[in-house]
Amino acid sequence: MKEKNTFDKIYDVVGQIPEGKVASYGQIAELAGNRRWARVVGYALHVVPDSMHLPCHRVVTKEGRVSGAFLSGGVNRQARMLEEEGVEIEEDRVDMRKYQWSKRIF
DNA sequence: AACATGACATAAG
DNA sequence: CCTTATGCCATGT
Repeated sequence: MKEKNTFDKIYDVVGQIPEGKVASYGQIAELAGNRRWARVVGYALHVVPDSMHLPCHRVVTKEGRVSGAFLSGGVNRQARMLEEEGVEIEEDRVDMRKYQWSKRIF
């Protein structure tokens, strides 16, 4: 039996993000085991296979800002998807106080 | 094995 | 607000 690797944990956490909510990289990293894995989370989502169908569009930076290298063509694409799920976007940013998925409320 | 790169977070200046 | 430095994992060369 093999224990889950860091990436698997990250994928697991990301897959648990409910609809209409968003999670920050640091948040996922913390839930996955260590908050310093924020960078690993970014890389994990970068190489994530489509088969996982992870809601990567619900993952944003701590500022509620969508990463620039996310989708080709522009960030607007992602903000659009979040709005469809009920997340309000303002200046390409999300109101973390209201939409961040987590117990940890600002 | 070593080095460089990457969708971040935090601390310090 | 910005830059610089450090931390972590996996991958590519």
